[in-house]
Amino acid sequence: MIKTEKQNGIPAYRRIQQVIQSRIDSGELTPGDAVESERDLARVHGVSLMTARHALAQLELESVVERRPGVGTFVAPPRIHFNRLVSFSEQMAARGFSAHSRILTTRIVEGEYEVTARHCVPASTKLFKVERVRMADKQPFALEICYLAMNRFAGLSEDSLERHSLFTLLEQKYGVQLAYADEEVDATAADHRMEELLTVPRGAPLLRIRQVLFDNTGSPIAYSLALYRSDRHSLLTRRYR
Amino acid sequence: MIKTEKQNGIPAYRRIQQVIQSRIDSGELTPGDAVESERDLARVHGVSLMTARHALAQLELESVVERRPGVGTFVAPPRIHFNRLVSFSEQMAARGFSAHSRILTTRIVEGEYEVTARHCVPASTKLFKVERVRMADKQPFALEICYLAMNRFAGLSEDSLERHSLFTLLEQKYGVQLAYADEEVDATAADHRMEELLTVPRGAPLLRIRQVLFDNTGSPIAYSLALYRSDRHSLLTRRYR
DNA sequence: AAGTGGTCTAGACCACGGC
DNA sequence: CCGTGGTCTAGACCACTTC
Repeated sequence: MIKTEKQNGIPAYRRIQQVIQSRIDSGELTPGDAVESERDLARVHGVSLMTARHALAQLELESVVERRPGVGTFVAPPRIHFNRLVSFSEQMAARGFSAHSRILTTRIVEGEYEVTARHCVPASTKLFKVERVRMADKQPFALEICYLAMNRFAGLSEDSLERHSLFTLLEQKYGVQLAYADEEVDATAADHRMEELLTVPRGAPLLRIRQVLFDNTGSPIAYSLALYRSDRHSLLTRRYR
Repeated sequence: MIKTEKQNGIPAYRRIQQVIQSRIDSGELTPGDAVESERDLARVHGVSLMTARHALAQLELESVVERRPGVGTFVAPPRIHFNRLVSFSEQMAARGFSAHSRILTTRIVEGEYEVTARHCVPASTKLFKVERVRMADKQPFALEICYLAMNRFAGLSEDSLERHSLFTLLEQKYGVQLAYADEEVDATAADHRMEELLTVPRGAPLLRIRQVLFDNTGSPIAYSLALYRSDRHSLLTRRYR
């Protein structure tokens, strides 16, 4: 090979990719716009066709771009993310509600069998247990009971939870990379305590969501059980054949 | 190029891919086993390195194979499909229950506003409406009301539904390629009719799932509203950050 | 006919892992 | 050290779409 001007370790195809990506991000290119052809990219960036091609292939893989044989390569419409894991605060913000929480109790527990089992930890593990009423626009929205392993999240306090969302704490203070959550959903009837906390009539149907949160290594991070007022919340999901 | 023995239109990299895939399917290769290296594949199949590489890259993309730089390429563990769209029959079979349905009514309706709206069709569209009680092991499990556009599914009858699952009918008789379904889930309380049909106590909490089925072109195919006995069913989903 | 993406070659050098 | 995957070249032919 003759030369490559700068060899700062980052592959040529990635550089080309980034150039195109940034032009999309900046709004210079919008969905439907044509991207330079493989040959143009190869010429402009001084690389071989295969390399330019690799860049476009990669972008297509990421759904950034669509390729139509015999026609060209075009900026893809922004893809909508289904089954996205969002925090309560994010959920409310998306709907235009103000969100906050009222902490009922925080305790350290151990031996709650159902919880440790779902958490995939020994039954003797000490867990930080928080009960919160989730409020949307000052109205009670859900009752949530959340468990976190003490050994992993030392220093967690009622105080820190008052001031930050759990997701923010996990991601920023503890450097957890949240990856996914498994949820089990069913319906239940409000008992006396829930009637009061959620201000619903006796026996009102509630949407119950049990959630196990996992980080990017596949380790369980937290378990939560939430009871949603069914008149104020429904869950959306997409399933694929 | 010197020659390629058979040029039956199918690309070399696909052929190589298929060879490897079939060896996995047959059980000759199991998860963790090493796949031939790029160089071996190139030599054996008489193609260039880039082509052999393409085959492996494609298999990696499909999560069939994992590549570890400096080490080799290995058969990936079978991936579990989350948020999978399955029919009631398939769901029950997976749990080891026998499933069948009792058809309550079949009618042709039009102008049910909520339904046509979710179905994304004009309010005047004639819809085939079926009410069924879903049974698992002879016990009532759910009440389902399903709507299908008459113009698209002419010839649909109570009789055909008695004998086949709706998914089977759509996929086999009507050649529909089911792609995904959007579901909205909440909780409701059993009314008098549901109490009888589902044999649950007065006001029992039920899991309500409204589902819109889409084909591979993104067109809505069917809308259904199902009420599940919450003591017998819960819904599982995975969400991604 | 000109341009596009899709496939393919026959080499090359690199970084990395395991022995 | 050798083999692996990762990157890359400088060409080539094909099928396809658009004009």
